[in-house]
Amino acid sequence: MTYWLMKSEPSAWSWDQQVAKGMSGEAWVGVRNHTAKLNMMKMKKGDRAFFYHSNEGKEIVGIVEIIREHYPDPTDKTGKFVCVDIKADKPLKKPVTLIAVKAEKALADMDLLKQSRLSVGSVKPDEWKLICRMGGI
DNA sequence: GCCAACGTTGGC
DNA sequence: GCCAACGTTGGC
Repeated sequence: MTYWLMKSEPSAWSWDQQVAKGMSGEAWVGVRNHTAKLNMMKMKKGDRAFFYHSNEGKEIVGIVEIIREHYPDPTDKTGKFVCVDIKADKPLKKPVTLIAVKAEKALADMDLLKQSRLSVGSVKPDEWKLICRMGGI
């Protein structure tokens, strides 16, 4: 099991919209960055990812599960990029803000902080556990 | 193949 | 609304 963090602007695609999709999930399309693409290609069915709201909120709000491994992004005309399908797993009882992540020394190495523009980053198991605890799970 | 110019993302 | 970081584009 590998852990990930996926960022979305709530105005484009929010956690609430993801939850509304239920078990059928939704394709995570529109990624046009090769580092993010490589991360998506490493994702396995059953992997978990944090769902992060950028710009508005700036907090980790929930956990999603990868339900379909990478395939060509239908919204990409060049055919270079891929997407995965995800479904909402559960919300954090208490969202973990960017401020809280920054305040935690054990999380200083996260892609979220080191590469603020990367929309799909990996999360180490220890980081995952800590954020879950901070989020009340 | 280098690098300047430009566009986009995202925190502040 | 500003600006830093960084990816992409295009001229040479």
